[in-house]
Amino acid sequence: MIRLYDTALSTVTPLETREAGKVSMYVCGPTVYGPPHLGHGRFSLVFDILRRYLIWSGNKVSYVSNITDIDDKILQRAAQEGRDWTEVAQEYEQVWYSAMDALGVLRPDHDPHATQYVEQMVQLIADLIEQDAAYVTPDGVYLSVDRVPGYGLLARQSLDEMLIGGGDRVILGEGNKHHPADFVLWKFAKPNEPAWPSPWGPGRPGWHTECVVMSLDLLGDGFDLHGGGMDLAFPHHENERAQAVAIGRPFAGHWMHNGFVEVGGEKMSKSLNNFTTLVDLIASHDPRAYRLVVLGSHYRSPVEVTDSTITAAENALHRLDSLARRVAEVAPAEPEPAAIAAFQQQMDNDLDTPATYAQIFGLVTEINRALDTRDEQGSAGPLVAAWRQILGAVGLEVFGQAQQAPAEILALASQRDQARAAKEWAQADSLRDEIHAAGWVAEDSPTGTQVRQA
RNA sequence: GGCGACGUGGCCGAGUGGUUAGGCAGAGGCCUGCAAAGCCUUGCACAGGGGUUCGAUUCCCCUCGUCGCCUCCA
Repeated sequence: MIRLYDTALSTVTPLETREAGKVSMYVCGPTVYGPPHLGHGRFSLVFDILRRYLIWSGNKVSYVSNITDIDDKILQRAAQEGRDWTEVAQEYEQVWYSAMDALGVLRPDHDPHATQYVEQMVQLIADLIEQDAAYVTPDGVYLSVDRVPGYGLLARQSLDEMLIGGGDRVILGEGNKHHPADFVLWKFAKPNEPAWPSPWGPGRPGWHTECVVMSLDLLGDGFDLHGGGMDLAFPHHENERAQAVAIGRPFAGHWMHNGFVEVGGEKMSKSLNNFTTLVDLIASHDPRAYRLVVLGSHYRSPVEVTDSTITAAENALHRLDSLARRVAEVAPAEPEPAAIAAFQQQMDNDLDTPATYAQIFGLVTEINRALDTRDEQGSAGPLVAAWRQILGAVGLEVFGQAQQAPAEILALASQRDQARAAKEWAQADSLRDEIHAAGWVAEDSPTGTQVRQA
């Protein structure tokens, strides 16, 4: 079984699953109040790669990722734009999924929405109050963190240690909370805010409650894997876990967190205004380039994602696509076993995608070399098959079919062939320049000029 | 203040106690009418200072620097 770093244990351990051959995973999804940025893209790609790999390895994967469609930020945006908050949520959910589709991220098996689970959240909060783990204040219902054994597991700090520092920070809701780290489960509605009924008064759920309820509902007690960005470990995941612990339900068996996207060595974030949205990325670059960048770095390391690193990846993609075109006619074969074994071994080692990245390009060189040497063509087949299989397992698409060029480009290409046949090199070269100016690349081949998009 | 991560060649980015990461960019060569694509070759890289060791980029200590979490955040 795959070995993965577990944030709760601070070490790499085998991913133990409840049932052999089945993996249940929950990945915290977006709050839909604006377009997603590159940080959202990274976690989506990391967990998509993991999911695909687990499936490739023969597991049945149940993948749940939520949509937070009620939240202060959504209300804020709606108020700013003078429209209904549900409209805001729906719009950005659509933006989210179209970006995910463009990145080639598989849709979740379930995508629970917070607003669909309010009743169950109210029930959970009632249970917490009954357990004496939560209490009602004038502005909402809070969870008592000191009623939770082991609180601080994911923060890697005890409650006391956490409180010593950060002293100059404003503690939210301080006046009402029993303990500074207590967090809100239910917020009473202010005038003109959306509200759902509850025994304590109309209001809306706090963020940390939805994921506990939805993950346990869809995946059951003690589901296998819970993941998200590094910044969710504390407080979000810590607080989810706290609620489950407080009502005595086994929660996630394994915790996995990915590192940040950085720009100039700093975390990409809204407050630093150094973010790029996925929408912009997809509009200006080949979306596959981002997956390639994610594959090239380890998921727990920070990664620089800038125009120049994305462009470099796009260039690297050309090399892959070139080979895909070249091997389009290579006869199918059984994948080279050694390559597949190496792939599996490195991926099982805490998802070592950088090794796989190097392997993918290593195979490109090997295959090209075999193809350059006519009599070694036989050896290319198994390598090509392995290459394709590995690409598929990590969700990286390559384009072997050159895009059909418009008639005018094809006409130029055929004129060039005539010029070349007549050895009118100047004429041939100027036709090539013309083709290039139109955004296409002309390459010689045994069957004449081939054109592909630049 | 607490906890944690990191500092690798022009850029990105892996990894290891002694032998090639890989990609992008660059240089030379082969191929080509010339190119492109491809192949081959090439770059005295591991923040600084100590220590352990036959040998450290890789282990230990210190210094400097950067970043993250502790507050909404992927």
